[in-house]
Amino acid sequence: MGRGKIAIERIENTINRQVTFSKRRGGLIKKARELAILCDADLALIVFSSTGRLYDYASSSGMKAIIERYQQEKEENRGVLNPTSEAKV
Amino acid sequence: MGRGKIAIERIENTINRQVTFSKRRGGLIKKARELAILCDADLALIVFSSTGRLYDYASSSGMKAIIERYQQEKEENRGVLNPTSEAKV
DNA sequence: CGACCTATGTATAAATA
DNA sequence: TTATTTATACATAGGTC
Repeated sequence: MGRGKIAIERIENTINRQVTFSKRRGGLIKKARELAILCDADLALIVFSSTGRLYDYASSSGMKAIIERYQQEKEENRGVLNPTSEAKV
Repeated sequence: MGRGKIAIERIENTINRQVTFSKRRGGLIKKARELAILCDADLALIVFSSTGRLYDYASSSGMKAIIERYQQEKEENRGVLNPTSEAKV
């Protein structure tokens, strides 16, 4: 997008990389929020920039609850090859 | 986008909501992956659909490591009002 | 460094298969 | 219900301030 097309590979220029990070981070969080609202999904996003700063977003139930739900889900599916039994719609 | 414009609010039609969820989930994960690669960011995304299915993405260091890093960061910042001391660039 | 400006590349809403 | 098509809305690369 934008004035030119770019390849999906690490941006070597530091300034450029940080500018792109700021722009895309905003876009990603916006999309995450939209998905949560439009589709009634429960989601969490954690982002650490290459300089170590943390940015995050979590839908209404909250980051802590989502992480716990994730861990619980992983725990339950341990050893399950086809976890599409009853949840698939 | 698409043929028509939509408001960012819960999509009431179930079929529509699930179709939109599938499309946007894919788009969001793609954007997350691009951000991680382009900007050398470390990120994790956890998504639970309204039907309870789990989808996730984590950059190279892995979900577990990112969640731990997140919790550690939150722990360190407990009580810190302006955590932009040395990390801010 | 963030805010704003556009030309252009992408994502995606609806329709269709 | 999932895949493809197509018209549009949106995201964003590169620039400017």
